[in-house]
Amino acid sequence: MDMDVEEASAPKERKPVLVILVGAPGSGKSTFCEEVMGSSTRPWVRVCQDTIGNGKAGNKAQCLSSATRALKDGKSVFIDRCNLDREQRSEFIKLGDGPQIDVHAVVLDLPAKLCISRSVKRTGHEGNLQGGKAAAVVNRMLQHKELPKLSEGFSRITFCQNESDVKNALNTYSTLGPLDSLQYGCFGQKNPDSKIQVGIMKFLKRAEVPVAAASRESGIEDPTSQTPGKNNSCCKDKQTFSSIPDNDNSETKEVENQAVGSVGSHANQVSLDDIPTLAFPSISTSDFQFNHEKAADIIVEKVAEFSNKFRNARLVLVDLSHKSKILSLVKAKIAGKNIDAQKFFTHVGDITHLYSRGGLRCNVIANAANWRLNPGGGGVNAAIFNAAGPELESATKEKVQSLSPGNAAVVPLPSSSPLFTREGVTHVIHVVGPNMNPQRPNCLNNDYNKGCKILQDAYTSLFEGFASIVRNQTWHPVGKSENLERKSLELQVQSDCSRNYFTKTDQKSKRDVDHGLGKSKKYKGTRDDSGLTFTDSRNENVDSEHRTERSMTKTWGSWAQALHQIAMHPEKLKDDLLEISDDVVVLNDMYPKARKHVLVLARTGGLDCLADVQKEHLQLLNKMHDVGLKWAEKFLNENASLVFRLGYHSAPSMRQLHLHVISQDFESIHLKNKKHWNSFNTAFFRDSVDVIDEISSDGKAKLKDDDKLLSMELRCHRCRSAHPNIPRLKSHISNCQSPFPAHLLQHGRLVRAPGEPHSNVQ
DNA sequence: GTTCTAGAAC
DNA sequence: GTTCTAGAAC
Repeated sequence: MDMDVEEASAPKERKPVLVILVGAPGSGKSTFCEEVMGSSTRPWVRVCQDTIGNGKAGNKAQCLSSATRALKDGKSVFIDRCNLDREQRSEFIKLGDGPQIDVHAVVLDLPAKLCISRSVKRTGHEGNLQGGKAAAVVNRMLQHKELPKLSEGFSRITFCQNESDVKNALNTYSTLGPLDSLQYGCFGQKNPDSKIQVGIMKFLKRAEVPVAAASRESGIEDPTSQTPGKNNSCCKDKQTFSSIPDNDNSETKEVENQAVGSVGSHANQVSLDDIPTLAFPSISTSDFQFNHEKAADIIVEKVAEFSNKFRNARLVLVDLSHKSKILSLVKAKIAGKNIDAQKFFTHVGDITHLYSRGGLRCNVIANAANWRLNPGGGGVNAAIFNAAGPELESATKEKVQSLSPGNAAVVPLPSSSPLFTREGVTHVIHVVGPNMNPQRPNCLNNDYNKGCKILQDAYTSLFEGFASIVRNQTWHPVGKSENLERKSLELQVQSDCSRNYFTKTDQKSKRDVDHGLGKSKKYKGTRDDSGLTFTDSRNENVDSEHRTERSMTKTWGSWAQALHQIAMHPEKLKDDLLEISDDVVVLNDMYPKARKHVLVLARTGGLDCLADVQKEHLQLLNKMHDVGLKWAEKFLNENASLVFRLGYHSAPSMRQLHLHVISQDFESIHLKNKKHWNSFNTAFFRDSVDVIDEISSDGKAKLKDDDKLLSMELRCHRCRSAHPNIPRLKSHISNCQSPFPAHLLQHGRLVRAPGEPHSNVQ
């Protein structure tokens, strides 16, 4: 590599790397750091919790601030602590927010026995973990480990499962010069499939809550958890460990798999997608027999043209085999070009299994299509249509019937497609390239003048199609620092509001719509004097985005906007919604507080909460109630033992009037605190039937929005017995068979299946 | 709305 | 020592 030439023309950025080491005590983390630091030409700082307090053990905050300082100074950083679970890693990952820092994980996933024997033998270890207790600690830690995933926010993960892997990783980092950067992706993981599958299901929030997490939450006491253990303070991770027998490696593995299955409690923390990524096969070089050398030139030319235009997106050329001629040609030709290795790289793997088998998240894949855009033929086209299911075929047909060579068509992939659920692919771009195969239509008979032109056009269309996807998911793509955009991301809004394939910037943009003017606070407390001013326009079903800034009822935090966004633009999330009509949208509550919990969302602009509802909305309230009933009845058909209640929160946390349709089992890990319980089981919850009565008689609904209601003692909603805390309450309600209080049995406040007890009480 | 975490309660 | 809550931050 000719550094001088490159630096002269376009100097590379000095990009610090934040390497989060992941490994049990004895896995060799400190040794790894020392060896790299001993031979690297890059400035490194090792942040070690065991020594950070003037040579003694410190805390996580000290590590974070020390790492922050070092990164600011442009130094690369090793985080030398166990980091075996996602939560422990997450704050360190955040340090890398922004494009200037690459966050890597190096996983020292060595056999438990090896770690233990090293831990037991050593003396003078910084973390004071040595001798006999080490075995128990290491074993316990390994049982709870969660291997890192790219979705946590890493740009590169290197898995080392034996000494030779470690050696390779050492070499990689030791030779990483100050101006170099490493390829993105997962490296070295031997059998990722099963775990990644769990990971992506969580990622897409399709997975059910694992039993382990649910039972823990239910408050049922687990006698095994009471074992009084020896407490060891090794723990950088501040855990305590009980003494457990020495497991051999195979047992450890089994437990580990269970542990991976039980990270459900973290499902809500699952981070977002990686950088928007287009994976594309080489166009025309397979069945269309285009000359590889010429094709490689064109790929390199077009990649060079486009890759640097992307601020935060990457292109990946994919082929099935390491022996791929086109991959080698492109790799060879790209070497002399000034192309950021993170914005373009090659990948060997099946384009339909990039995430599940390769750990490479690509939200967009290109298909080397035929002009009819049908699934026929072989190769990539057949593979993609096959993997994507009939959804892709119908989505394609809706969009475009045929495509001539040199063109591309972007097709959003329905969320029911296996490629979406399994691989996280949100769009397929069909591309038709030039054909040099006389057996296929439109053969150019070796006319490479035309052929090259068409192939260039094909890549241009492809990359522009990809750019348009990135642009559409990013409302303000230009002139805004990625750093700011990423920092402003809120996971919560993400999970409340949207499908997880949205880019980080997407969320920011959504909030910008509501908060871009930054005015909400100005209107705080002006309800009385200006409420009337806007009354007239409140029930317009259009463009509330600026006007409702002035919602007179209260100010809404940035996290409270998700439902409003959905009500205004349901089409953006249509695959995740249960029903859309002109007046309402029905969706599953993102954090259901019972086995069935859906929201019927009004679509009227400016109607933020019950306080906003007036007589003119009566028809809407009736409609919402009817739709809610319809869904309750649907659920009752599936499970007649459920009981439903329909109602509104007196003071909702989320903006945009929504009716809760919630089953009365309250069996949910998301029901976690007093406020959750009391918001559904005190007068704070206003039954839809009562609200409708009040609006029709008084023109307004009674609000019981006193905070005291939400902090009331916890009482069973059936027998009214009091309980000291949420776990005990949940344990009680899981068994309580008492009839519901008389009040609820009247006026149709409870909705039950016909034939169930009390179902006809009015 | 959720997450995080200090410190109260047990 | 562990569990649980409550308040702040987002």
